[in-house]
Amino acid sequence: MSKRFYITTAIDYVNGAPHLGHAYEKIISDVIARGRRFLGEKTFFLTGLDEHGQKVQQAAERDGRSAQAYCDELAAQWQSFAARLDLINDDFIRTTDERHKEVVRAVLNKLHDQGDLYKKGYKGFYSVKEETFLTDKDRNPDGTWASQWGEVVELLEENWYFKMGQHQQWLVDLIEANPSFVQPDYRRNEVLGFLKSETLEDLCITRPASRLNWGIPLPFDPEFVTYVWFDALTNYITVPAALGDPVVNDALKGYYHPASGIGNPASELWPADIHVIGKDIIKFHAVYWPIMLKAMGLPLPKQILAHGWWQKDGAKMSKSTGNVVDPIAVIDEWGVDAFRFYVVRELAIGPDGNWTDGGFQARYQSELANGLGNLINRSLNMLKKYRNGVVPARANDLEPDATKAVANFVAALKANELQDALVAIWSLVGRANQFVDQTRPFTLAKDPAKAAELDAVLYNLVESCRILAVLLTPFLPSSSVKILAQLGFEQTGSTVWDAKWGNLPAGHVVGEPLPLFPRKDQPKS
RNA sequence: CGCGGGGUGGAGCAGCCCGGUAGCUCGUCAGGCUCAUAACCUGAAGGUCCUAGGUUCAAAUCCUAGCCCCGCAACCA
Repeated sequence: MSKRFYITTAIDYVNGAPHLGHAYEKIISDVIARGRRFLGEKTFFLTGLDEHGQKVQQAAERDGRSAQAYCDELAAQWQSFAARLDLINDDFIRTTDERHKEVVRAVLNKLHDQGDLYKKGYKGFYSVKEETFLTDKDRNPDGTWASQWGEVVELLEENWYFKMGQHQQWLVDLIEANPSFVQPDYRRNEVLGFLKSETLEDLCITRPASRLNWGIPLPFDPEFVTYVWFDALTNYITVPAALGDPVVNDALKGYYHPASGIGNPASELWPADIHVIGKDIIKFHAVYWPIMLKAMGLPLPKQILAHGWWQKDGAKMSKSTGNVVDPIAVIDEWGVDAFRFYVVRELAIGPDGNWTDGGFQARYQSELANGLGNLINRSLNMLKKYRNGVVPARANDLEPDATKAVANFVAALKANELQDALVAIWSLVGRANQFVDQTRPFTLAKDPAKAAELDAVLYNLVESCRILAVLLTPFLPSSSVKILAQLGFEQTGSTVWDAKWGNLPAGHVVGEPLPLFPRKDQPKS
């Protein structure tokens, strides 16, 4: 009934610096969350960190610190990163949180009791250097091991496995019956192709504690720690469980005891509405995760939404070549809204994108500064100059254009077509700028007989600006508030109902116009 | 025979699934305007739609062969 719209990002591996890809995923998730809120839904937006594993363990050892202390420091950086992106995440999950570990243990215990887990020995060739088992694919043509693997030893290792194979057909049927479950469509087809051509093997879900100690020990066999799957993926139900979500708590009954929150409507989260992820981890989310949930007795998320990668100047971004985009540097120079705008406007959710500094600046200049910013500025200036900043009586010449833009915007937002939603907004920007030319308010102002005409033009313009500001709420939240402030409204948290034509009252006095997106012209040489 | 993505006016893309006047943004050029962040508006120029075959009344769009570019793992979203 009152379930909140629950959206997640993938959790990021803590042992690395936040980069453009992380920023992108978080921003599109944030825009979707803000968009739903804008449309009147209650939302819950979760992002967070994956903190266990070998790399963290090793890095902490190198630093001579505890893994937890190491993670705590990095987690602080990630959280401030999220803040710099202007995210409205309701929570921030860390897999080292006690609340997370409790849920993981509950899940493992339940599956163990159900007989979904079993222990099995695996004998194989193991690279000490890379700490991984090798397969025949890793051999040189002559049968020897490549030098990159260092010393290779034959090793017998036991581990716990999760039974997956029996669910394969169920999953195929499910994905075929629910086209929106994996999006975009071409990703869905990839998953189906994989599921139909390969036999699912059971999933190895542990590492021996002797080899990897920075993890969550199996509650029923402490010689092992959980390996990524039942640690990282479960984060999506951890927070709901801890908040007292009835669905998750019911499924874990007997294994998990939440402190409080059950019965509070605000805790109704599961199933998630959207998991936003990168295209590289589709298999985990569209294959492993649904099967894990099925075994837990939980409903599946409504949608896995996979986005593409960013390139820089047509090439893969990599630290070694140095062609990386530092989101924080861009935000420092251009502002967070300009950054949010570019990544959402440049690219639909799905395909790969290409970041170019020139493209960024071009969009900033033409769409934000010359388009939107200048429209607000010229409209307010004219109202100030010709009418002392007092809004005249309502006029409706642009109402059809505005109404259409709002309708297109809402439709796009509901479909998670964020790029198209921005296009809809800018169609009204273009129309309003054209309207100025067609009606020539600056000419009307010279003729006292045309006062009523001028009034009408000014109302149309200022009301269009107000609606634009409202629509920008999910995308450029702080700019939206700034525009409204210039329009004389102390208004935050605008919703779609504020975008109704005519809500601007006659007699209202607007504020001071100030450039929102100052042009940054290259110095002419 | 590794897999995948792609090759469309100067740049970046859409169109291709479901064949039928090649569209968008930026840039360029010309004109208009002057309220505004040297911004805005209007118009124009500019394309062998990678190549060669094929199917078809008709192909950027379907088929075949080939060429070229870009990714393919640990920072990886």
